[in-house]
Order: sequence, then structure tokens, then C-alpha cells
Amino acid sequence: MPVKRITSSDVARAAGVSRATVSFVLNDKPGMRITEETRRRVLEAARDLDYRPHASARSLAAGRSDVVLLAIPDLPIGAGISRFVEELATALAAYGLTLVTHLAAAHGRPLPDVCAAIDASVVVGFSAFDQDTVQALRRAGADLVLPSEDEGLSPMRHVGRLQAEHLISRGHRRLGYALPGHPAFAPMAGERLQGAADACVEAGLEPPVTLTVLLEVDSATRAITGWREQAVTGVCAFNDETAVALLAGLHEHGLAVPAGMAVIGADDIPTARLAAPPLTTVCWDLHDVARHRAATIVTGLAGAGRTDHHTGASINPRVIHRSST
Amino acid sequence: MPVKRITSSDVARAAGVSRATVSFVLNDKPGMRITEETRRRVLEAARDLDYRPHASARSLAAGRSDVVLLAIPDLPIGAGISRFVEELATALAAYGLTLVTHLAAAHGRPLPDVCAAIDASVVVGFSAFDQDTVQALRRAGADLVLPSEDEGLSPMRHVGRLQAEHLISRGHRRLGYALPGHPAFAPMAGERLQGAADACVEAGLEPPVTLTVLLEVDSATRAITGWREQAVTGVCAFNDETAVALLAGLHEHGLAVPAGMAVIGADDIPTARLAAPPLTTVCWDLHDVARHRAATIVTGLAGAGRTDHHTGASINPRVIHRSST
DNA sequence: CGCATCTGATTACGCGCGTTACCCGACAGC
DNA sequence: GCTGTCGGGTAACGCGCGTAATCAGATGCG
Repeated sequence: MPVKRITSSDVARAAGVSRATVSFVLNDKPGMRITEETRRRVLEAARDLDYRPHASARSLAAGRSDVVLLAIPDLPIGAGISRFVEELATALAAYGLTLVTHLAAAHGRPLPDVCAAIDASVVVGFSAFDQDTVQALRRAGADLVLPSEDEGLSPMRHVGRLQAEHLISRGHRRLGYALPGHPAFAPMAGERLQGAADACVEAGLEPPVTLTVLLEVDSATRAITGWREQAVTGVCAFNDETAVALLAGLHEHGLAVPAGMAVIGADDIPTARLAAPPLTTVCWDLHDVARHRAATIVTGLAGAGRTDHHTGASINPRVIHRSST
Repeated sequence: MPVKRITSSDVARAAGVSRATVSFVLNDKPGMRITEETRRRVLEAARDLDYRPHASARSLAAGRSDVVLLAIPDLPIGAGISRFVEELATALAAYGLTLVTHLAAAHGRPLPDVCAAIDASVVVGFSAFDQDTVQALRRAGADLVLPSEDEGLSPMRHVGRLQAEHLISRGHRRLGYALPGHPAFAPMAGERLQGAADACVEAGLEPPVTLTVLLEVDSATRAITGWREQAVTGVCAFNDETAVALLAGLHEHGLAVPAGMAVIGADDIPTARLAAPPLTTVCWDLHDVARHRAATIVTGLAGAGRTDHHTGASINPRVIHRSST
């Protein structure tokens, strides 16, 4: 049998007050005058009964829920993402918000449906949603949709920049960039590449020679041949998996790493240090990113849908130097 | 400004009927006699207005929500898991249920809180929850909590069994088993190990020599030394990441693979084929698993919390033979 | 014609909660 | 004594929806 739910009426009865009083106490309504004694009785009763307000009823009455929906794009995400989700969840929990995630599958139900189904008041993505989607989400009940056009992926440029700067500082003068094969990575890859290109230009070098590298040895060997023809000596890989594919390709070519060609990855996946040779890569502190995002959400929610200003959201990335560069 | 929500009253007005009729039509209430003409008008109006029932109001009135919460344990999960989540989400969507996930962080908010916050009617985990948690979840509003004690991890035995059987078929007579370092993997690892041990016993061999291998070269080399002392020639790794660590350790030892020692992984992560040598591993079809889980959920929900019978939930794993065995 | 039956829809209630408007007693000022 | 005022709390409404109870009209049947 469905366990009987504890309602605020139960708490009210147990505390010997009215339901309204319970609501005032538990929500800490300002401007309401409640005796310390009464407050104590209510809180005690709520604790004793393990009372949890019924979320649906609450958001129906209040007009907004405390649910934040994180839409994770349909791409082979690494373990790093789960760290980010955890951090974001705890940061939001500090504001009384609950984070749940949804993986956007190609054949799954549309995001607005999911948003409506759980009555989320905030929808957070990784890159900005297009205008139509934003509209649909708002009609589905979302008060706030992030990130907005202007923020979003821009921190990713730092990653590419740092990769390139590292290779340049190691003496490389002609760089390559390995784009991922998966199309869903395209926006993020574009940003990272842009950052790498910026670094090259600032150092007075040509932009990187970009080639696409799938997660197969063949693909990597072909790309490496291409780079060698252009006198490339160091390659920034979009991420560590792509970098591992490059290492396999270099092994196939019989080229020493980093003497024959240097490789730097991004994300610092667990197996990066286990590669042959151990992979130099770029990582960043997800803790800060998550806290910043949480703050953006909270202020945006308070500002009733207006996402006015926000600091640049630097992710403060850094190079982890191993043996592949 | 908060976009005005479309309510069922709006649909009713547009269709020229009462709100109750709208509800009957949209929920396909059996036993209700609605003219085909009326039904058409209602559906058309709902479509034109892009009406979505307010989830909170719906679940408040109906007493149950259509939300399924998937609790993902706090462990470094691979990309395989997201495939599973996607499959499960689409399978559930076919029944009108919405899947959202929550990563159980150590410092995050407790699962019952999350469950209550989104008013989930089903909570699904990877392994069975302990009795206290189940109780808390039910009081938090969950009608159904899965998996139950008896199902759950048992399919994982097949994986370990298949690993061992493969090595045995390749002529190995003394096997090792590499346990993961992360404590959260312990239950799953125990099951996989048990499967491997079963296979050994059935083949008339000793159970595998089990050692723990962290994701570091040092740890792997030490374990390999241990196995060599016990005349182990083939090792089942808990998962592919552990297997990659072993390959790094074998490289360090200067041992050929598989001549000096064979390694088989599990999960078939993207970089498995990129390892040196390409990693033999075990994978399984998440599609079937997800569909089976979805069916279990739906029948369990219909049965009002009674999870009576369920088929054995085989995950139908198979060996992907590459060069490490 | 009178009553039962069936059809196709409507009216009314309640889910649990937030919140506004209101009430009651105590006490001060004139 | 009458009127404010203020502290401490309560009655009552509505959020949007599902659904039980009800109703008006058409039809069947003696």
C-alpha cells in the first residue's frame, strides 16, 4: 500500500496550530509575527513526523518549482562531466534548488516535454539553445534558460589557447589541431580551436593546421601523414580520447613522442596518465565553474528571467605536463 | 515576463467544450463517451495552442507523477552508462514516463530529498537500495523502488563468467582477476569476480588470483609481479580502464601481450581499440537491458508497488576479440 | 403518454500548499 | 467608554487538473 503521506495539516495538528502557521514557519516568511515558542513547536513537529512538503502542491500554489534541469547533449561524455554535475548539484542545493539531469537522446522525448513533465523552473545547457528551443522551453514552464547566447562556450577558448601556448613554449613553430569526428562536438571544438588559433597569431605564427581525427588508428595515421607534409611538429587534440588515438597513430608511424611529434590533450581523463607515453593535457577546476554557474542561476531566478550581467566565467584551466610534449 | 501558460481551460474555450471534456479526451479515459467530432475539436485545439498539462497540477490531482528518477552512484562512470540512460529514457517515453537522472554525490542532498523535490513516483538504482533508504524513498512519495534485492547486479556475473571462459578457451589454466581500487565499484566487482570464479570451478580450475589494481602504472606492475609469482598467464580486469592500467604495467615489465600475459577487459570503452595492443573486452547490448528495465518499471507501477515476478534479466554479453588475448 | 435507458456532455469537489484578507484580544491615548 | 494600533494567529481562496456525480436530451418500450 502507498505509504500515507505526511501533509502540513498533520504537522499543524501535531503542533496545535493552524496550517497557515505551519506554512509561515517552514517557509520563514518575513513580516509574519510568530512567537518563538510556536515556531519551536512547529519545527519540532515537522521534524518528528519527517514532514516533506509535497513538491507538486507547493509549486502549483507558489507558481514555481525548485527544480533545475540540466540538459546534457548527446555526445560521448567523459567522467569529467559527472564531477561537474555533482559540483553544480551541491552548489545549487545550498540555495534550496534541486538539480536533475536529462540526456538528450536523438530518439528521446523533446526537451520541452521533459521540462514540462518535471515542472522545472530552470533549464541549463552546455551551450546556448537556439531561439526556438528557448521559446518552447519557456512555454513549457521554464522561468529561466541558460546559458544565454553571449556566455556559454567562451571559456572553452581558454583551453585551446593554453594547449597552443604550451606547445609554443616548448619550441614548436608549426602546430596542428585535431578535430573530433563526432558532429555533436563541433561547437565546443570550434571554440577550442579558435583559442588555439588566437594563441598562434599572437605568437606571430600561422594558425594550426586542422584535421579531423576519428577514434581509430587508421584515421590518426592519415592525419599524421598530413601534418608531417606541412611540417607540423606539435598537435593540440580536441580532447584526450582524440589524443590517445593520435598516440596510437604515431606508434604505428614509428615516430617517437614527443621528439617526432608532440601531442597535448584536454580533459585529463583517468587513462591519460596510462597512455604511452603519459599524456600531457589541460584540465580545469570544475568546482569553480559549478559554483559560478549556480550563482548565475540563483541571481537569474531572483531577477525573474532577466540575465543581465555576469562575470566572464573563467574556468581557470591549467596544463598538466607529462611526457607527450 | 513569464510567458502565459496554456491551461486546459484555454483548450476548452478554444474547442467550445467544458474543461472536463478536455481532460477526458486528452487522457483517453475509457468508459467515457465522446463524439468523434468533439474529440477531434479538442485534439486540434490542444495542438494549435501547444498545450502541455501542468505537471504539478496533474500529479497533485491524480496522486502520481510520470517521473522516473534514476539514481546514478558516485563512481567514475564511463560513456557506456549514458547509452544505457538514453535507451532507458526512450523505452520509458514509450509508456509516457519521463526519465531524469541524479548523481548521488557524497556531499549532495540525500536521495529522498531529490525524490520528493521532483515528486518522482519511481526511483531506479543500479544495485538494490538498503531497507532504510527504501523506506525513506517511499515516505518521500515514491510508489516503486527498483531494483529489488533479488534482481539487480546478478547480470554482472555473466560478464565475469564470459571473461574467464574466453581466457580458458585460449588455453590459460591459471587466471588472475584485477579488482578496481574505487570502493564504490565493490559490489559490482564482487559479482563479476564471482562469475569468473564460477567459470573456473566449472572448468576444473582454481578460482582466479585476485589483486587490486589502481589506475596507476606502479600499482599495475606490482600486481603483475604478484600474478607472475603464482604462475598466472591470463587476467580478467574488472573493466577496461583497469585493463589499460595493466597493459601499461605489462609494457613496463617488458612483457609481450598476450604471449607473456593475456588481458581481457569489460565495457568496451572507446579507447579500448586504441590501446597497445588493442584490448579484448566484453560488451553487451544496453538496448535490451534498458527495454527490460522499462518493462519492469511499467508492470511494477501498474501493480501498485508489487514487484512480483520478473524474468532473469539476462544482459546477453559477448566477447569482442582483439589482440590482448 | 409515462417511465426507463442510454448518450454525450457538464458541474462540482478535492488534491496540498502559499498567501491574502481578516479576526480577536491587549493595551494606549483622548 | 470609544477608537486606534499592534501582536499573534486563523479562515478562506485559488493554483490547474482528474474524476465522481449529475444532468439534459434523445430514444425505446409497454
